[in-house]
Amino acid sequence: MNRKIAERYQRKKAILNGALKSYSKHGIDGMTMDSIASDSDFGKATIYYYFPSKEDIICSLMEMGWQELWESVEEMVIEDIPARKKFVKILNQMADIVFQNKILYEFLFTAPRHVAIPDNKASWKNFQSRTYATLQSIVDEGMDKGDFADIKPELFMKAVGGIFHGIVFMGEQKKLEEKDIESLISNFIYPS
Amino acid sequence: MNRKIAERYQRKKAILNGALKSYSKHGIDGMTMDSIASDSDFGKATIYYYFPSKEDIICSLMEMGWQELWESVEEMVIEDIPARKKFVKILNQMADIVFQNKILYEFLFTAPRHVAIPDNKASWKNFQSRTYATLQSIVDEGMDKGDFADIKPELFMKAVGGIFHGIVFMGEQKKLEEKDIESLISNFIYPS
DNA sequence: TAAATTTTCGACTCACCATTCGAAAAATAG
DNA sequence: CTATTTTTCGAATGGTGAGTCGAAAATTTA
Repeated sequence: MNRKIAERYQRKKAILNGALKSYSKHGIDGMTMDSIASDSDFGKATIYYYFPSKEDIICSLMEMGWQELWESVEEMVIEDIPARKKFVKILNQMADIVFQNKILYEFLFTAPRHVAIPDNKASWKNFQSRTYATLQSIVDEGMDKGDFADIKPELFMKAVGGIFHGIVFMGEQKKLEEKDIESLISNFIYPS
Repeated sequence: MNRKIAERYQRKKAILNGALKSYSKHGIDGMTMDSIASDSDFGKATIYYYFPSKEDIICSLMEMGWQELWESVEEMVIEDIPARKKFVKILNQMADIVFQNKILYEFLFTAPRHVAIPDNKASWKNFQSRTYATLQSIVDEGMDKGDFADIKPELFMKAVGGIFHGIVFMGEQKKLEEKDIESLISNFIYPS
């Protein structure tokens, strides 16, 4: 009776992987239900047996990614090190995670711009906002202590978002080099 | 005989404005040909009399925006002032232009992620790449002289792109304040 | 093993949207 | 004023893709 649940879970997982496969093969627009079906080796109607809608598949993927990201941040936030050091460390960590599943995270950063999900269904936003809020609070703390330049925090966070995005999805590189983050974040963020 | 040409031009312009209006009212997905037609007060088939396809409308809008941006950059690039100063000045200028027609530029930065235009039709890319290349060359020059931190230039440009995007589309602000760019760009970009 | 249940599926429906058609106004030319 | 050209239009067309249907196969239960 427990096995059945596990199997069902495995099949959902397989469908999600199929969706990702379809995404990486055909791009977000080519990720149709037919394509997901064939890429996950199920009939289309079977997909609907496991997920009520395409929207739900997308949400599941988003949640998967953001949850992982959040959990990695959560475990670091308690460490008792200086704010700026912690900030860089967490960004590094996040970058590592992204690199381990680049397709998922490319999807995660791309999808929201292409599909509108009603707020009440966007379950991943919990993890997303917790992640941002945590980073924000570290920045706030760092600013108090003069670790960062003194500018509007939201502006700062936007900039960091851009930088992170830039670093992570930069060209051909397979792995993010520590020094890239260091040279960027360190040089950019330290007050002049 | 000249009037007719001018009138035709005006009508194309009106359609383009209708498209923008439709975009701002219903978002990119709601910007259908029917909606463009009704927002520009023409019959749908009339739209096709002036533009061969929806793709062409999008291209025209993109080109309009990028051309304006490029021209503003072009006239500043010859000025004989230090690279870092020039860079900030140009970014300011670009931000001003964006603020004068926020809808167009929101469209300009949004559309490419939603619609795929074949390269040979993406006429605006000329202006776009010239603009980027120019900024890039200013950065390169500045780096030689130690005006900027010493990091990979592409990485740097990506970061700046993120920052610019962040600044320009930040929340509710009606106008970009000079000090915002200054505090961001200046503090961020100057080497520590 | 027979009934009940879970799982699977391709074909069908339905809505949406870009594009085309064919004809009618409106403007211009002779 | 008539013929020609230009401009306008709403109603079809055709393709695409999400979601549904009804039945069949596989599995579990008794």
